[in-house]
Amino acid sequence: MRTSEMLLPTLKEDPVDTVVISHKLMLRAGMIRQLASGLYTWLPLGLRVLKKVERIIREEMDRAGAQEVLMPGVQPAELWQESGRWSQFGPELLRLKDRHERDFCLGPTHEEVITDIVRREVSSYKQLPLNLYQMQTKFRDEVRPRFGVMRSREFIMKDAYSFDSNEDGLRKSYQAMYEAYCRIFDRFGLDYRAVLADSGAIGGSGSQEFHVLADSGEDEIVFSDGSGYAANIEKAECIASGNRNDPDEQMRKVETPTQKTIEALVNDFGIDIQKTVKTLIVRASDLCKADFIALILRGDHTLNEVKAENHPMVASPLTFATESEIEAVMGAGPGSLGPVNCPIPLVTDRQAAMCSDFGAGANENGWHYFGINWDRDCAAPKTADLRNAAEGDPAPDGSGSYLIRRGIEVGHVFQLGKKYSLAMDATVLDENGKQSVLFMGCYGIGVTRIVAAAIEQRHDDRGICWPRSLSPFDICIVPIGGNKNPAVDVEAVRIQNELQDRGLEVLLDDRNLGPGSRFADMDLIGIPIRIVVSPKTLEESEVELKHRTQDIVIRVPLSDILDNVITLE
RNA sequence: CGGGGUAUAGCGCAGCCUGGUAGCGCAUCUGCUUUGGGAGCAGAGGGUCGUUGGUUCGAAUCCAGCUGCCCCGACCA
Repeated sequence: MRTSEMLLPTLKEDPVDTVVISHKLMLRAGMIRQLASGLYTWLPLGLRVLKKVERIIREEMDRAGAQEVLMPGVQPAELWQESGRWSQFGPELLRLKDRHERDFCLGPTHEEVITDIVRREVSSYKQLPLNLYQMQTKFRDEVRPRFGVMRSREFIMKDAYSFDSNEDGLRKSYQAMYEAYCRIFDRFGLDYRAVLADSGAIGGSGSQEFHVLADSGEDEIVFSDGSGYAANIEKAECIASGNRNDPDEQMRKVETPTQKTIEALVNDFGIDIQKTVKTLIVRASDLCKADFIALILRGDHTLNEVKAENHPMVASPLTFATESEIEAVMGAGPGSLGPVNCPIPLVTDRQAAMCSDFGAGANENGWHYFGINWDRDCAAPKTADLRNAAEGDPAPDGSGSYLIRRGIEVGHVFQLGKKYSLAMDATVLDENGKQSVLFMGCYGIGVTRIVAAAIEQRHDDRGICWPRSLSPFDICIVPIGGNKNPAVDVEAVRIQNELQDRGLEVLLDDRNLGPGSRFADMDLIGIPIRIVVSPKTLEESEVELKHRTQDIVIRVPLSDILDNVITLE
């Protein structure tokens, strides 16, 4: 490929209205252009990268025994009504009517369609296990698309769905997908982690996410420095450390007219933040007699909303009490709440339950108690894991302590179980000739998002630094001084042909621009290896070779380019 | 869906306050020169100033509605 013939609209200046690096660099490198909010056109350079991602995924999915299918993007409402999601999904499900006024939606995911095809076409356990996957455009009418293709409305997903006749089979299918995912992400050449995840709204039990590590990631992931334990912060278990000390102090009531926050309490009274607790009031579930329930956390900890919502006594979705509801129920405002004389049920975080001689609100405006001790001053707490993990916390398997990094979620594997198969009556006959409901797994990879995530992880101040496996080209050639010595251009083309004949993808930058412009563009679009041909090097029958991420330039003989290109990888 | 911006040439912006028919840089086109880190000179083309309505002799400029896009929050792969 020659740059002079390619649509490669690179930008010298930073586009405005971009907040993450990948969005900025994808626009500057001429990979994408925005059509409307959350909708992007992939230009030739970007599409080449996208196809690299797709190809690796296809190869590994096929290797793992999955079979590719292609499903409609527009789906009939009936299927969604059957699974119950027509009403569960909010406005992010884009609904439309055809000319006959029949309801359809743009598929945000394809569980219903795949379950429908399998229930129609598979009738015996002998046809299982089965794993079908698709790679295609999906649409979610995101409330707020942002960050370029990182969170767009239309995006490409690879989704695989496994079908087994029993739970054991599901576990095997899941494990096979997990391993395929590890191979896929290894091949991308990105630094990633597989972490335990909350299964969220999609439902199901076992679930792991794959995250590409990047400081700009939207998720916090937690992992042990002493073992392989890794989890999304939503899921990362927090165990109690240490023991509860016996009381040293008497409980005393202290006037705190202006201290409405833990910070103020700590600053104004000089007490240890680990000797304070905070009290949050949320709506209780039907299991609870009261309308509200109090959640207690140590002062320096933060509430994990997913854990709280999953607690049986807490209403889902998690709903915080309003200030007036708090006043009505507790008899005091949010700055003065605590476990002593608390009129509603309490659930205490494991670590907060380890506190002794601690301070908390008195449930009376303007007053706190100090020197509180569980059992003695208020009822022994019902405990639960309610808080977000913090760096340095002990890992639950006792292996070490937690580190926290940021990640971009690019893959998710689920054991769905019978959620859809039961709702949609997807069954087969088992060995005993009885109808048995299928066990499903689903396995997604955000294909378009991978491209952005790769850039987030691999860039420098000059542009993108593609890993070899994702780069739009393997090598670029920049001829310089062809006007002084026509042999330069001849030789550049010859080298291009030679390398292409050996199966490499080569970009020849033959544009009539100064060397500086072309070097800058080649750095920007991130081709891993650059060959410079010039009269100077040609006199000695050599070219220059440079790796995108290394500052050194090496001279290699014309006869020896291929070997050197390979060793530079 | 709440809150806040913003809309003028392909891109980035000025002009608006104080109304008089649009300008700068980059990019593009032509010619000549130029080729080791985003070249020089000379010339040229390109905008119903988001849209609709109002005020006015006259609106990019003042007023109102609508729309797009962006940011912050709640939501998500």
